[in-house]
Amino acid sequence: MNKREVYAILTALIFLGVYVYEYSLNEEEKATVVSEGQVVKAHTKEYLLPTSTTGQVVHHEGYSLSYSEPHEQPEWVAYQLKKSDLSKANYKRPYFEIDKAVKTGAAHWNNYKNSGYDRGHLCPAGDRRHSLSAYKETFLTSNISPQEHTFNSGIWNNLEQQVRYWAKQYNGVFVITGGVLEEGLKSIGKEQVSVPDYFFKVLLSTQNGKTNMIAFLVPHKNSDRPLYEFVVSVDEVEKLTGIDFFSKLKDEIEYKLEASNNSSTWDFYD
DNA sequence: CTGAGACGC
DNA sequence: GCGTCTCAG
Repeated sequence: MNKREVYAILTALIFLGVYVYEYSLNEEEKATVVSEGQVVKAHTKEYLLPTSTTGQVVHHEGYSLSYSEPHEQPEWVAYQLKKSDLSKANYKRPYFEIDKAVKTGAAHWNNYKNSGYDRGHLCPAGDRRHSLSAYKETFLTSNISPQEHTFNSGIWNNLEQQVRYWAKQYNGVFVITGGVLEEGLKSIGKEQVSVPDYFFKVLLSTQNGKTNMIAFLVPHKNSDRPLYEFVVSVDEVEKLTGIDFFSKLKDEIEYKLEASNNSSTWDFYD
């Protein structure tokens, strides 16, 4: 068996696992899940967006972002991942385009060419396969960051798949992701696109009528360690990035949840 | 799934 | 620059 076949089988097993899980739910449990999803849906996009330290927030149909001109990439990308966003449609990858909505001028994809780094999606293309326009919209240079291929296709890919699993399990999650942008980072290309040393992901879901958060801080290096070892508090991500997450939630809820790094309410693959 | 690169028009 | 093809983690 060659490697391609191994990956194909692993991918098939993941889909099978999700299918079996959903099939195992009885009608009552399904109704509960739907009801939880409606709570998440009730939050408007604006309500859940983090603060911008750069002053340049751009809204697209499928996601919003805050662009950092000095680092030539977003400081965060935020979107709601609904169950209905996940489909099997297999679109052909388009070319990356400069995001014209970024007024200071988003980076050209040529900065990444022969740099040795991937054009790593922050709002993953795989999370936007519900329609061709939504899929293509993720191929904007305002939605990517330089990532090592082993990282992007390794642990970061694992995390993205874990998020898709949670989106199905909890009928939707709100996702905020980005690289930790700081001074002194290595850069690539003529426009000097920064290469982050860490990437973060902050998630919010509603389970059993309760709001839950979880945050990940992953060094920009592939790892075989399980994902739960990269769980941190939202506060820690805020401290590193200067971004304020979920500031419009009731203060007491925000304070309690963001200080916690208890991941027990999130069901991990491993 | 996540991506890159070569070649032809 | 776009389309098609091959390739790798």
